[in-house]
Amino acid sequence: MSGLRERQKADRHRRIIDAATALFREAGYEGAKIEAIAAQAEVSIGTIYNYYQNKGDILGAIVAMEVNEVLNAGRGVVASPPANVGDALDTLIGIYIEHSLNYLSKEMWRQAMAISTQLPDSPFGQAYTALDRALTEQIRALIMRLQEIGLVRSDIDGPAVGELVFNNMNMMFIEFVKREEAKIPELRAAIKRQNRILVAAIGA
Amino acid sequence: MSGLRERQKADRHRRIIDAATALFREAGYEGAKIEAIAAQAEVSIGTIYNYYQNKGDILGAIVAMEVNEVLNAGRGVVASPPANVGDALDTLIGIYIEHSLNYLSKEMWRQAMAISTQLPDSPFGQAYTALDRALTEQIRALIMRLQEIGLVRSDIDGPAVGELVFNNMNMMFIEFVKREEAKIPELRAAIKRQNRILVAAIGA
DNA sequence: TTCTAAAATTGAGTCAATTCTGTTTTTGTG
DNA sequence: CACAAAAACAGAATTGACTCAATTTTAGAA
Repeated sequence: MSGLRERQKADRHRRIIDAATALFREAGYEGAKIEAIAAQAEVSIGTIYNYYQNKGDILGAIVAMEVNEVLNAGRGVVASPPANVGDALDTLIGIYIEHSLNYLSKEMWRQAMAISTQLPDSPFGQAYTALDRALTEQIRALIMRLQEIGLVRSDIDGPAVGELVFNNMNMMFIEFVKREEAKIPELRAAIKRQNRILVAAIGA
Repeated sequence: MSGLRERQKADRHRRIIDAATALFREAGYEGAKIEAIAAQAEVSIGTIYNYYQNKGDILGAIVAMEVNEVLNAGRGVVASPPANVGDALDTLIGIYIEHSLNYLSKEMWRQAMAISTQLPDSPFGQAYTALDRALTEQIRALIMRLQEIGLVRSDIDGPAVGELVFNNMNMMFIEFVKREEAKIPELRAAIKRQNRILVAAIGA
């Protein structure tokens, strides 16, 4: 296999994503017309819809790359976390937040989040939910790791704590991308303050 | 004042909202065409856009009614909360959740949430953010009330706890409306489990 | 009552996402 | 090297939210 067709297909995928990434960043999600993406990718409109169900799915593919990168970076922290519960959480969350605007603008995040709630059953909606779950799992894994090390009391309901931390962080991040003027350091500080409550509750 | 013009205006507002509520519930948000809403409300398309900036704002007006009702119902709990931190939180959150599907279907909630992140600066976006803030404030007020009564330790960072509780609940609610098959009792149980961590941390 | 300016209404027109149908390209077979 | 079936492509047509210039209605003054 891996014939001409396969290669052309992969190439077209890449061209579409490249064109869309550039145009989303330049003109914003709404401003990037499908027609323009098609022109820049040198395919027809019909072809784009052959590869992606709708405009949102194109954004979805870009978001997934970003989040997977973040998940990867997070693995290191879970493997060998800072020797202190507060720092461990702050480090992991820091990685998520600091990476978040590398490829995606706030506007792109807003659109991605909106689409994922609007169409939870579309390919993108499901993928986004899976990514959220993966992030929750990673935070849970960190808590469990800290329990093993003895930094977190062993009688604590780890999964529940993980969900609390993720849900709070995610909601704060949503509010963050909704306000164009919001800054990363303030976001981190606010989350840290909230997490202090939890750290006090679960620390050994 | 209160001349003919005022009365007609109020009447048209009501007719549009009534028509939209009915059609949103029957056909879903996307399925309810502006043309159909206009026809049912016996106004023209242009008139609808004279009253609301966009389709989302119509939904926004309906959501605002719902949330305000919930906020009202919550006031009673804050005024005289159950004599136990866990129950107090559960009662307030219970009111929010149990009321939530009175007027709005899950699909309508999904759309409303999506629009509020997509267009945070539109009239609806801002209104929705304000409603979220009001709910957060109410939870904070409950925590403070419990501190006064002596059920919550006075050295606790009340605002931070309020935010944690609201953010977690809200995120859980978002996931709830995203899954059509999700049930209210399970949602409440999951939130209760998560809140137990916090209750243990802040109880006097 | 009559008239005028302001406010509101109207619906045909615009714009952009998505769909649909006919055409082209690729693949595998004889 | 044909050829038929399958896959992919192209872009014109459709659809539905939203705009805007023309028309109608109302309020208030003379």
